[in-house]
Amino acid sequence: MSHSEIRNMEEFAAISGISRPTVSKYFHDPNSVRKSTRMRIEAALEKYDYRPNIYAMNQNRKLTKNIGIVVPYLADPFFGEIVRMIEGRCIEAGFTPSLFSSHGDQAHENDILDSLRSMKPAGVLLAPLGRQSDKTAIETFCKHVPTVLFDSNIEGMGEAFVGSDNHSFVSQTVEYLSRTGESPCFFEMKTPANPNANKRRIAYLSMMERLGLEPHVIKIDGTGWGFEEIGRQGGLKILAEKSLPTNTVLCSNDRLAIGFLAACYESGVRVGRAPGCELRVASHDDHPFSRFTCPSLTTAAHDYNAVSDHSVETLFRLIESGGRFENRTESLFPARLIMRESA
Amino acid sequence: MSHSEIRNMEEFAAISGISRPTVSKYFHDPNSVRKSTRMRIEAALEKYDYRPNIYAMNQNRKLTKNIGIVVPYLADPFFGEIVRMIEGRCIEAGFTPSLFSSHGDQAHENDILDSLRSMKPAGVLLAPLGRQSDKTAIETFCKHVPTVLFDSNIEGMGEAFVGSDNHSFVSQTVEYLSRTGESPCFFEMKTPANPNANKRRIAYLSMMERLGLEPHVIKIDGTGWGFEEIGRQGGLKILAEKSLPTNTVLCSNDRLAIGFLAACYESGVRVGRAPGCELRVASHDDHPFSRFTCPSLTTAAHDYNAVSDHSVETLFRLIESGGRFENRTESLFPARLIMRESA
DNA sequence: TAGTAAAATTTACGCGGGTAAAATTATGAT
DNA sequence: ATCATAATTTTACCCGCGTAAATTTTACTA
Repeated sequence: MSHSEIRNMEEFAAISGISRPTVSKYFHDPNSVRKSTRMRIEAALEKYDYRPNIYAMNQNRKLTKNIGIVVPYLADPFFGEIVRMIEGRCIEAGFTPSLFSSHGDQAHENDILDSLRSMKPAGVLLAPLGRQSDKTAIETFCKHVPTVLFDSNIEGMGEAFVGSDNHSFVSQTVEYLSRTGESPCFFEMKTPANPNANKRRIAYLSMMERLGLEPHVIKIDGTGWGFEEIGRQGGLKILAEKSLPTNTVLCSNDRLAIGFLAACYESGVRVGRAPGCELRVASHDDHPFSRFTCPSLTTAAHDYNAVSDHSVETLFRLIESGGRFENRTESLFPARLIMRESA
Repeated sequence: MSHSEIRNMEEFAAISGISRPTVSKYFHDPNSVRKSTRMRIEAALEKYDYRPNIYAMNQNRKLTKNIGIVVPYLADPFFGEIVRMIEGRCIEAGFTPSLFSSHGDQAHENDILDSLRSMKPAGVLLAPLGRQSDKTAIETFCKHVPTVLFDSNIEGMGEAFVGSDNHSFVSQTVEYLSRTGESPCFFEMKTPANPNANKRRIAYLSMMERLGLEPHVIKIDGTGWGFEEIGRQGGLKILAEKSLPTNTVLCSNDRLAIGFLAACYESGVRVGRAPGCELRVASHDDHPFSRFTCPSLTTAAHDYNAVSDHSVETLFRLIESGGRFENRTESLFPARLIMRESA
């Protein structure tokens, strides 16, 4: 039975027959006290379910054991997966992750950075909105809080960036598609939310040039983070116009592709590499749902594990280095081509 | 230029020429101080970007302005959407939401409840794992923290439950399907993660009985939260066996249906209500992706807005009532049938 | 313009724990 | 057993803010 009359560390220390500061040390690192002391404290913990007041603990700490994790859009399961991995690593290392989603909104992102600052986190893993981000706000934030950017790079901000190598993504898909059929046209949003999109377009163009093929970029309308619907509308329009320059479409990302595939289905266009199909569709990201599209989506996969692991490790190194690196590093991980039925 | 030499509220108060407790009042509620005072403080805030230490603020507060939000599985965009709405409402009301995902793991759920307790939140909105939840842990938690359960009910726990009326979901789909074609069989996991699944099966059985139709429940193998893959594997098996009792399949939830549709596509089974289709498929939830399946999925939609609004409002009432209600209430919102192409 | 209630501000004290420096205890070689 | 040294524990003081009670100011009535 737990007699929870214990109100504070003072009382708990008294009951376990140890001075409060020693108990305090114990809670910061159980191995920093003598074994006999540790055992007495742990015996007392069994009887009285005391836990230190985290607010009092953090009040005087220059920096806490918290780690902030910020993603741009949590309704995208891609980020759900990343978050799960990152949270796990942080907890293993004895940190307390706090999760935030900007929900695709600049003002919200800024608010998050604001409350994050008052949280005095040991460090922050920030996947910014990208084009919609308030660069000044992010820059200011990074000056005050040790920050590692991930997923979406903003030139010069944060102490490091960890993400995927967009060129690796696109070169693999373009090479594969060109080798096995007509060369691909590139399907993307006119005003992409994210700098990765620009890098992918550039990679497409340079890859096509290298292969001596004529590039075709199809830019569709739409703003915001509802990529599937944007891809669907764009797809419906293009299919109705029959304006596709080739029978192979390479989408900038899987969410657009999911919408585009829906448009194909609605328009009665058979997609796939099987005989009898009119169109091949491929994409990038290996979105959690891409294996369940109809047909299943050929795509270039992020190395989820490598990106999350390396982000977290980089942040830990940053924290140990006192919050600053000599010079900003960018770590890019290559893609892995996932061949499925759509191309 | 912001001269951020300000270290604490004392210094900030001195510089703005006001006593510290008055400044404290201001930060608690800007309208609680005289207008002239408020303007002086805000003028000072412009010059010196001081922000109160949240840890010191919360240390002495009996209950903070924090609200905990816990969902079972954040890689499911359904919860991403819900979270977005709930967070918005909390911020509007001047609370600070803290988001947690159990990631489908009991130990993780318990850890979250643990750190949530030491956070002294004003209240918690908890969507439990369901069958996998540690009932004892949740019960203990609810005794200490004002909690409203949502999405997934656990009998008697929390001060209230807000969710969807499973009977409304299933009765509408069953009625529609039976009226427009063959009566549906019910497709579900053998050991569902979530109590809603059981309620849906029961609703299916009772509805079929009421309509004088013979019920068929198909139970497929698989555990965990990868519902799409479970639905796909189950679908492939059943389609290979050709053991479907009717040409109409009603899936327990959209994520299973997404997998089932993928299995149909792979097996060459044409799905839809259009002529020439062999199979009709419908489901429940109106998952964010259900409009992008091929064919688009006929489903019963949650009233996302009503559920999130009412959850939050219930929690606010609970907080104002001092954390306890006279008796536990359960609020269930009806579904809206969304007719798309799959059935 | 005085008088008074209401609002705002200040005084004074406490909260729960961090942490440097002092005091104590354990370790181990002589 | 002794003494030096390292490892632990305790002493003592501080942090940054909340808040009840006392005081002052403001607003309003007569």
